[in-house]
Amino acid sequence: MDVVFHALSDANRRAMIDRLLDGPASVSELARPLSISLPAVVQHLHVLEGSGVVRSHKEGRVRTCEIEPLALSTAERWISERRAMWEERLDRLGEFLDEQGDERQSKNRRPR
Amino acid sequence: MDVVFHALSDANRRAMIDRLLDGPASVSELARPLSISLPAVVQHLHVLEGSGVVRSHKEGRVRTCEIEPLALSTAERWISERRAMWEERLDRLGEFLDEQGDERQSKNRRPR
DNA sequence: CTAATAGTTAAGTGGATGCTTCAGTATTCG
DNA sequence: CGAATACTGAAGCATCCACTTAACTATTAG
Repeated sequence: MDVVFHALSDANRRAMIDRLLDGPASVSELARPLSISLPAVVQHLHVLEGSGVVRSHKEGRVRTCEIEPLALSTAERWISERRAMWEERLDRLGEFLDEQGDERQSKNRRPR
Repeated sequence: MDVVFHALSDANRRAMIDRLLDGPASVSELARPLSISLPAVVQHLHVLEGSGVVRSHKEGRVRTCEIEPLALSTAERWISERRAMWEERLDRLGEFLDEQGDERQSKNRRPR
């Protein structure tokens, strides 16, 4: 989990992911739009592969990279579970406040 | 965006978030289940607040922290957009392969 | 007032990160 | 073959990160 969020926490790596969403790419294709050196791109690639977000294989002298969306969905699930909990909590809070409101109302209702 | 994913990339910080999903908590309450020093917790809290995921205010000598789920949903949106793109891409690829399959099939179909 | 509680600040440390440059190694083209 | 291409590895460097300890400032309780 740590590694996935860490992988997503860098703008260059997110740009690489975005590029790969259009289809597989070589290392140099990934590097082209970025303003960093090729070795730096390779290092980012290591991070992405280490997190499981990207997969790559080498054929001849070119390494082709592509997305492995399972890791992404793991991260997505973590967040959305938390959001769901939060919303549930808000619901419970709402019910509680409603009940309180009712009680206060009946308390305030002057007993005939 | 960087800061949100970075905030989520640490297990202690995610534990703090999980604790806060049960309701507001003081700094020491956040620290109790963690095996790190209080100042370390405060530093994590700074990171969480800097990312917008957590909000806090001090009353007397106790600082109360609570979740601010907007930042979380920002991160969730980033990921789910990418997953959606990926699925769309898979669909397009599927269509393409279907077409290819049709063509090959009609090619192979012996002209009477 | 004194002591306990809750948190804050500051300084330091070891290790990771992101980046560079330079020097390789394969692979493919002419 | 020699030259261009596509990476890969290693070293170095500044900065950041997570964490610590120690000293400090409120605030509240006895």
